[in-house]
Amino acid sequence: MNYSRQREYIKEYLMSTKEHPTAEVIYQNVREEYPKISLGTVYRNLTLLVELGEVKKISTGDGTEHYDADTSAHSHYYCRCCHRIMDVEITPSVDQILAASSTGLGTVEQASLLFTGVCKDCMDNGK
Amino acid sequence: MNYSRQREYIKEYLMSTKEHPTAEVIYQNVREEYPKISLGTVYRNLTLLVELGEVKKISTGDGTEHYDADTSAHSHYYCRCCHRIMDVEITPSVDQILAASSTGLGTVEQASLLFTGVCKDCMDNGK
DNA sequence: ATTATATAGATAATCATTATTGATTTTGCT
DNA sequence: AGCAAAATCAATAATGATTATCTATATAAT
Repeated sequence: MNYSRQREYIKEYLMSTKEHPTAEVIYQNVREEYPKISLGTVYRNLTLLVELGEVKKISTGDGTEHYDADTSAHSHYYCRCCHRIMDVEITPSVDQILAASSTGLGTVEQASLLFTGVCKDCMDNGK
Repeated sequence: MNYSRQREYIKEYLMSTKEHPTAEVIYQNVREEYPKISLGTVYRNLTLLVELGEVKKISTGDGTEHYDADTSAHSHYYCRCCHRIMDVEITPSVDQILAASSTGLGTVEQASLLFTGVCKDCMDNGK
């Protein structure tokens, strides 16, 4: 695989933010540095980065995928109102992963824990 | 909310299967009983059933949502090859849920644990 | 049974994502 | 440095999943 500054910058941007942006949001931000970049390039490179394991894709069921360059073991809190994702310093336990592995279903490459609810901000603004 | 036999049957079908079908698969199956039903009706009712808490939506990031009428506490194993979902009798621990609640991020309505890998069938068929 | 409202069915529209294509950039070699 | 081959880009078209719209039908209450 060849080097690409666009891909480099996409990852840089992802590492610089605590948000868990969608491809569209990433596109808007990367555009400030590379005004000519196209949305397809963002998608292509996000897919590559995910395959390389440098970025994680977070699926919440809200219709778009979110991305996170923090690959350390942590989980996410998803607000079903504002669709934001926050980090939670909780991880699937070793026991849980071992238990899943020993079911014999197949390899366990990833274990992810997602909490869903309504965040404080949304509750304060009545919802 | 009014009663609807179509909605009733969608739930019946979902309860009758161990698969975790997509809207499209549900549509194909419900069509055998209600040949005139339309895909939009399936989506509309799935959304309603999820809102009622009678059905759960499972997001794997494979491009389509899967549905499950088994609302008991359990987790899922997702094969990234064949895109099938299997049940795993492991649940997020009370400790994990309490810990998530006590972060103060917001309410915790749901905690879901997803294991991803390559299932046995796919490995046997070399992939 | 009549009437009001919710849902169905058909279809069009939208939105996210992927594929295609020709131009440009990067790499590896001399 | 200069050049050919391969990879990536930008632009855009295509696809696929999901949602919205609109008229007809089914449901529920009187």
